[in-house]
Amino acid sequence: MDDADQLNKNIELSEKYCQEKGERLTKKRKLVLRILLSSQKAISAYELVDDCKKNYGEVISAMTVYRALEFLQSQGLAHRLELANKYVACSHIVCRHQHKPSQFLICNQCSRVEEVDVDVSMLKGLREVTNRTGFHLSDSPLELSGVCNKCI
Amino acid sequence: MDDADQLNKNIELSEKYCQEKGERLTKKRKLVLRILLSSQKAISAYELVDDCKKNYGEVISAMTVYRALEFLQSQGLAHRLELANKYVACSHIVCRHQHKPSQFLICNQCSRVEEVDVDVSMLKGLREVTNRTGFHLSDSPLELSGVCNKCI
DNA sequence: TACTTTATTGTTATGTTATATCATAACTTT
DNA sequence: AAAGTTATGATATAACATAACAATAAAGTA
Repeated sequence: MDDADQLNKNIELSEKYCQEKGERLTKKRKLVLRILLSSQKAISAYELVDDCKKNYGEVISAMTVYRALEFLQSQGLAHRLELANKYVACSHIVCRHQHKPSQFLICNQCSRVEEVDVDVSMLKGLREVTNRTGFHLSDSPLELSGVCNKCI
Repeated sequence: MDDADQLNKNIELSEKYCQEKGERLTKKRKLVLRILLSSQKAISAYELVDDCKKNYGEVISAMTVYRALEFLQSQGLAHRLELANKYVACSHIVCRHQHKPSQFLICNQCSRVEEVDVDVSMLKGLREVTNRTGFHLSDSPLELSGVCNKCI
């Protein structure tokens, strides 16, 4: 299966997934998702606006992109990376989110993102350390800043 | 030693610290540092602008605040929290940075920040996991989002 | 089908965070 | 004091994000 097939499959899956929950993956939302899925890196809301225009001839306002992103996040189809103020498609669409808690490794040079499973014992350790200090880690995934192989 | 004494001591130390390196902790920079040190939580650049005006009668432009923050960070006197887009004074001024690598716990309700020493073995584990994935963690401290005791 | 309700998108304005650029002021060094 | 360097002022603009209300499309119901 090549990349294009994989992309289409992921979109189909997402569509079905939304339908089952009575949610609507509208044309605009689907386009935003398609771009996120096609991107090899995290991209900003305004980059999405530009990309819609440039590669799909679709004019979508920033406002609409933000709304689409909000929807996609609410459905677990996309993530917001707070460290970078950028967005990525969820890498677990294909397995329908049957996966462990994940963390994001974000290349601070090229915005490439790797979504990896967290080692559960490590996560537990982190939680213990933070609880001792009077903090309770949120459920949102860890975001780790670094440099990827290609950029080193 | 009460809080005010501690504050003054930290500023004195910072001043001496800069002098030794041939750097200048100017009036403006000192004011920004003073406000950061006085704050119980992370604050934004624009909150610093307001605070200067309100509590010290000093008009400092956002530009100048950003420049002061840049300077303070370069001297290890302050940190930028990427997760929150806010700033904090370094909690290790008093020990002249003789400390282990640290991580930040950031309350996403009230912006309270705890700067804690990282468990070295855990950090090592994290590095191993990320290296395996082709990433190299940056030296900048981890930032962990959560909720503090007071906000729970 | 026509009507009502709800969800989505359009539009405009504004808020928030951050950097670029060029001029001026203040210190240092000689 | 003059020249060189560093810091700040002033203004503009980029980049990221939300608020508010109008218009339209879709879904539900009589």
